[in-house]
Amino acid sequence: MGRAPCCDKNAVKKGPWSPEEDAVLKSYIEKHGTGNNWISLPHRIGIKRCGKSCRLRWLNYLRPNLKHGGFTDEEDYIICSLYITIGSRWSIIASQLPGRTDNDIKNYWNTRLKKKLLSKQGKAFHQQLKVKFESQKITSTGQNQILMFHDENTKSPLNQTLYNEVVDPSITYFCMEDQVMIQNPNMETFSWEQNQVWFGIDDAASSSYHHHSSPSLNSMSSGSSSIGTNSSLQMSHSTINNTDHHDQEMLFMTGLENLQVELFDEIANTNTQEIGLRGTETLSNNCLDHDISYFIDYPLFSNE
DNA sequence: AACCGACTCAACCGCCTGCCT
DNA sequence: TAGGCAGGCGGTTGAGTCGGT
Repeated sequence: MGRAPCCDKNAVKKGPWSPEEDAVLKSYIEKHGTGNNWISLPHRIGIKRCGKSCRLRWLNYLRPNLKHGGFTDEEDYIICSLYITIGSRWSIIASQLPGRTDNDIKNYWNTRLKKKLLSKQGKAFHQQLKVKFESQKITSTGQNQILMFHDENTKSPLNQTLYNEVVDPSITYFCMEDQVMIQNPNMETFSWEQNQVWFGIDDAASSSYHHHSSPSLNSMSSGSSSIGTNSSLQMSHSTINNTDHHDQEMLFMTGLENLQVELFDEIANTNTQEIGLRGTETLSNNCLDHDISYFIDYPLFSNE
């Protein structure tokens, strides 16, 4: 038995909103609010629209102080950095960019930002985003953590600024040895130390994480398929709770390899650029260090 | 001027979550 | 505790627009 529809689809209007509908909805919400019930709202104001449609129209278009288009370089940087860090969690990314909606950011990423990263301009931009990927088993505190990205641009204070800017005012900081923990209710627990982001792994975070895309760079091509959104990094999360060190490592590597395969397939299917591997793998201090520039660098660089 | 493919983005769809009873 | 429901979210679609031929 399927889920009951939220409204009678035959009785509601679909498609673009008219100025009259906009005016009615905007006027009502500004005067009375939504009444905490979007489903009944269209009946109250007398328009033949689905409640969800009203909500979307208000949030994405009618609500005050919205910005459309004209993304700045700083916003680009924040979007890219957060995308790399937390994946396609557009609502969280939008929450860090006042006046921007998740839909806008999603569209911007899918239609422009990915291509920008592929361009020459993106090459310079990418220098700021150059990342490494490391897995760390058990920290000195005994907390399971995974170090997801390591920015190599150590000379610039930009990242410090970024992470100070993007977290909610409600976040709390506390020092733990030489690192600063950041707790953001919207995100899994993560910590910041210079040029590194640590995600705490616990059952809640892990299970929550599985409902979202992995924090990998998504497809850099303009095709409709996506790569690397599910396999490897999710696997690293799902296995980090296990106590068997070797198994974790094997599963993690399997996932990483799956991601590479997906990426190279994507590249092979969409363009003729040279495919090359650049990367290193070292094992030291109980920390498996993968320089993933070979699957991050490649699609960001154009051979032109 | 007409055609066509690429691109943009508003809107929709359907799944998941959390709240309420 | 279970089921129903509304809200929230990310993925996808498709109409409109643009630019090249």
